[in-house]
Amino acid sequence: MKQRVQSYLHDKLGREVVLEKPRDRSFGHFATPIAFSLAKELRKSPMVIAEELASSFDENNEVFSKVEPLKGYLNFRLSEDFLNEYGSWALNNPAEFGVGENKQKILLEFVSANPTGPLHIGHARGAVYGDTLYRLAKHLGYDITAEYYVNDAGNQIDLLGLSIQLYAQENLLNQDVEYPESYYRGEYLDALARGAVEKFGEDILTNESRQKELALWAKDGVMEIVTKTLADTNIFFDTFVNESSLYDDWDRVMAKMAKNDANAIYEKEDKIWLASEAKGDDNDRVVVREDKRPTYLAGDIVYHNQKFERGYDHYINIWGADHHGYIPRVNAAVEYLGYDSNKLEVLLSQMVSLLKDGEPYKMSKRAGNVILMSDIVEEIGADALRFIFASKKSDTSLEFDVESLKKQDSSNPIFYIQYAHARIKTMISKSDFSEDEIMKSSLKGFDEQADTLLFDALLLPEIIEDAFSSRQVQKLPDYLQSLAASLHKFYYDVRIIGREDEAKLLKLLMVVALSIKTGLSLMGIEAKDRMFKEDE
RNA sequence: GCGUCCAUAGCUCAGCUGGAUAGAGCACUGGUUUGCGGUACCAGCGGUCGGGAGUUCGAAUCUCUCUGGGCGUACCA
Repeated sequence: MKQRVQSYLHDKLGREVVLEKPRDRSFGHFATPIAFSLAKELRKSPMVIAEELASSFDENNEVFSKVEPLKGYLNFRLSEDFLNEYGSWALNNPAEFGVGENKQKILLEFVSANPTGPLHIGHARGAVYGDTLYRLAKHLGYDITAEYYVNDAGNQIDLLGLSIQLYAQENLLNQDVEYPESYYRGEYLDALARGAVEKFGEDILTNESRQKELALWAKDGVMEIVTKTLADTNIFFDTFVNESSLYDDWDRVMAKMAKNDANAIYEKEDKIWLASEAKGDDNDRVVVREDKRPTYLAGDIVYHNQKFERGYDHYINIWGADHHGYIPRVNAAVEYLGYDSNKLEVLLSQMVSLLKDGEPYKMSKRAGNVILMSDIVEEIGADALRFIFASKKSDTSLEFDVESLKKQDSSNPIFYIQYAHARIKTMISKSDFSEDEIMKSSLKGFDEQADTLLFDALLLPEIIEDAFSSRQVQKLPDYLQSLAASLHKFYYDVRIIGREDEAKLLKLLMVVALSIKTGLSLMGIEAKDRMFKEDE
């Protein structure tokens, strides 16, 4: 809608026009401060320019019913025909509403938690953020792939094997054991230990030389737990890439970098280094240790090389904020590999803290004392979890109270929005008009309030576009919340059933419902047609 | 120290590439239809946009600086 208005203005005025929301809705649907920016160039006051521009529009053009200058601003009111046509089209083509025509191929990598334990609440944020971006991109037409990078190599996998053994020795075999600082703990070890005995026999729990074997088996079990939790939250991946499968390619990738730039890789102190400092990193980085074991970075270099060789137009990685120092060295490697590091976009998701007894609860990745994502999903539901994480800027640390999301009233935003949708559905089912009859009426002849509601509901496509292109997914829940508020107020102010213009008002509400339903589905939340009280 | 993210109402946060009188929700106070679900609506209270300087017609927004926080600063992942 906005694009159409913008291109119309572009043709009309011969330049790009910035459209914004008017300060006061009674001014019109759109406004532009263009006269201010023209003032200098034309050496006239903004007010005069605005008046001249306004008078250059015809009384009856196809888009606007009114163009009005005010204090240097130019305010536009869309014509009834324009809104009616667009709204009716949306209702007739609900699956097309807000769908874009982007063709870019995007690879989106997110979560990528180590397969050494269940997801915790910190992972949940990146997971929700990534999946919401994914849904938005899909809707906008992008050819996007959701990928999970499984770190199934390196020390943490060895540690998984050791952790299971130690856990089992203490709890299953009743032995005295001493735990190293960094070992993993948690209930999930129990099931893994028992499963291992069943599969391999008891020797697997005590034989140190079988730790690796145990770990490689166990990580698949952990990944099952992880994908189950994600699926419970409506999050799914297209592809999984195992770190362990990449190392065979290391020599070729190293040679590739060396071929592109003779200085990219060098040997010093019996180690192999990446010359990342020359590409903006703080220091050069070790990629192969003295004992020939590659570092984590080596795996990531091979992985990124593989990503680029697979050929996408754009790459997005969602990482925890604690990895931000890692960006320069990966960018350096990408450039040495001969690719454009501008195509790689890293989005950071900041820490999450829950309130517990009034004290901030600090998260730690390795401690046994983590808050599990699956526990929160169980406690407040996937919808509420998704909503809270999608509704805050991902680059700000977030604090939230679990209790407030369990309430069944307007203080709980997800409930408030669902209720708006359910209200509309209830009204339509109560009306004597059939859906066909409602659809045949026109979205015209509304008063100010109804007109504004229609306009707001039709803004969804712009919100989707904006939310994705700015990577600020919280714009969608913000929008849905304010649309729901408008609906509730409208419902309160106007008694619809029994009115003379009942059919077209219901059609208007159908547009609102469509916007809410579409918006929620892009957040991975299903709109409800009915609400039930908790105690029912 | 260096890098990076952040600082807006008592609390949790919006505020789009600078634009009209800085907004929601919660909390608190007071109200509401002889009616479609009161699981709702309205009003009030509440702000030196962390401090300072600069850029310009115009700054919460951009730049610099100071202060205060989170995170990072590994041959861990």
